[in-house]
Amino acid sequence: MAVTLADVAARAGVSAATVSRVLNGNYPVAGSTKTRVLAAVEELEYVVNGPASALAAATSDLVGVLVNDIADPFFGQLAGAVQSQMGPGTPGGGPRMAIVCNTGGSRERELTYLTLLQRQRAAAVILTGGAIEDPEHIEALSARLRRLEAAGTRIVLCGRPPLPDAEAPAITFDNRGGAQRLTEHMLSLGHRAIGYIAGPAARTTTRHRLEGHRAALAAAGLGGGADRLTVHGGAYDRAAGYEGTLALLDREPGLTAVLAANDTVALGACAALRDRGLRIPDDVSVAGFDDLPFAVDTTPALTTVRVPLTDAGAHAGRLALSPDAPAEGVVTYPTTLMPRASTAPPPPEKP
Amino acid sequence: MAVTLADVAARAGVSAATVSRVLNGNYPVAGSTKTRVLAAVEELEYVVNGPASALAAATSDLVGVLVNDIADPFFGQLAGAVQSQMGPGTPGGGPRMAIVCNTGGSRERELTYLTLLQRQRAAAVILTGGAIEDPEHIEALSARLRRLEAAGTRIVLCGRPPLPDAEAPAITFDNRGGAQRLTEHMLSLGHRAIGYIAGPAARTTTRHRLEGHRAALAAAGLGGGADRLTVHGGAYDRAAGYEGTLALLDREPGLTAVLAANDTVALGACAALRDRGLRIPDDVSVAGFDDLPFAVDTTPALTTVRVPLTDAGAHAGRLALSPDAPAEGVVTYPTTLMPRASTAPPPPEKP
DNA sequence: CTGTTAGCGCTTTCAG
DNA sequence: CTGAAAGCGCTAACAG
Repeated sequence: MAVTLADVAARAGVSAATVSRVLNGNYPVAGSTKTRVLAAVEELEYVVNGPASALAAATSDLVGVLVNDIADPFFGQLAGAVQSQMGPGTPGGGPRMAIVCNTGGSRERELTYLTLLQRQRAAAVILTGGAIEDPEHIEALSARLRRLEAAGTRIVLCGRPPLPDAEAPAITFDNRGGAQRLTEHMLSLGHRAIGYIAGPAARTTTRHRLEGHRAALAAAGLGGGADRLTVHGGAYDRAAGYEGTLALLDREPGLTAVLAANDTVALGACAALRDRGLRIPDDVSVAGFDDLPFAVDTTPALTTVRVPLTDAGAHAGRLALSPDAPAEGVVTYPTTLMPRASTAPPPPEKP
Repeated sequence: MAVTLADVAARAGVSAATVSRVLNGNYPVAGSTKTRVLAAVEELEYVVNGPASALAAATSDLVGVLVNDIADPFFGQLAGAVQSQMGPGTPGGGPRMAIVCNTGGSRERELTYLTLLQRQRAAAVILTGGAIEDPEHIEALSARLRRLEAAGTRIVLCGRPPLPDAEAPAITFDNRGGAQRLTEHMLSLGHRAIGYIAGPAARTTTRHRLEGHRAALAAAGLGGGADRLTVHGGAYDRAAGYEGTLALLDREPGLTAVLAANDTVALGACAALRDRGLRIPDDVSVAGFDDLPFAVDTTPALTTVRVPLTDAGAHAGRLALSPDAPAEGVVTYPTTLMPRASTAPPPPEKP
């Protein structure tokens, strides 16, 4: 049916082995032979049979990228950056293909995808974004990853802390520090009643950002009743911000600032404040996290914390491909406070 | 090394063929045998070797999804919707895996990815988003697609018109109608000096939206000098909107409305207007296209045209998987005008 | 319903 | 530097 290596070999008047060697370029072949083979490939429009070579060589050129939500630009940027490292002419030789898998934040699907990737004999797997902090899930995950590793798949963590057992390099973001600096910024503006809309529970990202926030509060001697002004959104979406803000407002009508788990959540927070007739930042200041592209374009422009997604994603891609990359270790990318117009000093106390 | 079918067979005391049959469930097997096999699979933690079965069966469970820009939520939503159809328990049997390929709008990469997918013997390939209108590229693309088809890969087009030669079902959006209704909306508000920031040149989406816009203008007897108020952005990004708006303003200071190629471009347009000290919609109205999630959260909320990305993506996924889906034909999804606060009647003429 | 027998198309020693 | 031969792990007739 389709044209095979043997067809090319016949056409070029050489053996199949030689064609294979030319195509893989991992073995010396005479220049003239090479030219002849390449010509035959061209003429026959030969395309390698990936499964066949994966089977014979016991490795594939597929790289799995697990994301929590592909429709979220946070992951889109990360995934794009990973892919930028995979074209032809990239570390580790031939063109790799990234398989972007959308877990939707579901533990089960995370595990399922890992099995599916093992089944494809993926060359590497990159797990991105905050990890779920349930011990049971961590155990199940580690087990799957250990099996993948045993099968020769490289594991890279990007945006999440290293795992207890599995040996894999991790790229993390300084979420804690970023959150802390953001809260310090709010405090220095004079805010005292600062609401916090945290991300989904039991996620590393959620916890780290919250810890940074609390650390800043505690350092300012405001640690006491802080929990009263913290709500947990169910997801990293607009609805969480909207509803969280309404809840905070009910709880503390004197609220002067809202810090959101991320930029998308902040958008929802802004909408809720407006619906309540509050002006930003005159009445209430708002800040997000991540500095997604749209943050600079909101009105007022959103104060947030920049997370170097592109750098980190590309780095993860390189770690996944380079055969000689470290098999372990944590690299932490810094985060940067981006003060913009959505935060300002609180309004003067009403008499 | 890894545990194979034969190991499972030995453990269960049956032949490899039987294990295969149990696993694929496409052949009658006695209940007791099945239980025994499944137990062995469990105990040995057996994971099918994808490449091996793809080779033997001459088909794989990989589905390629080509997108122009994975970091753009437009494609993120589309890709997410496609993937939603691929989990276990979806049309066409076993769990498929989507390979999301980021072409970045490059012709060459589009072609390269197609070859890579052919090499993986992908079960299907879904091409999403506007197509490039260069005849030479269309020819090259058709040729690649014909080869893929010949190799048994299903082709599905989503968000782009059918191709001349290749036989593939297409799902399109009524971009023309949406754009026309949007411009009619602006005209009915009283606008006459309407700037248009078109998308990248030589893209079907760009052309269709522009055609709709012009049709509305022409119907209102304003067709004449319309081109003067149309600029082409280099990409579907914020910068295109920002720079395009400044260019339009220079060209026509009396501009009262800006229509952007999509919502992201509209964001840039808003920023430019604000930087020029113009209020939205009091001085200038702005509208986008696509109705991405953030559109409702901008200030003022963005008037736009809703494109049913989720429905279309899921539909494309189903077409790609169902063996009995039509091999040809065009389904057009309607688009809906979403009038919001960013558009209003033009300001009264200055005396 | 189950086992046997051939390959699928490629890579890779091992000889030359 | 090149060819021959032996699988990689699985599926798919074909018998039983």
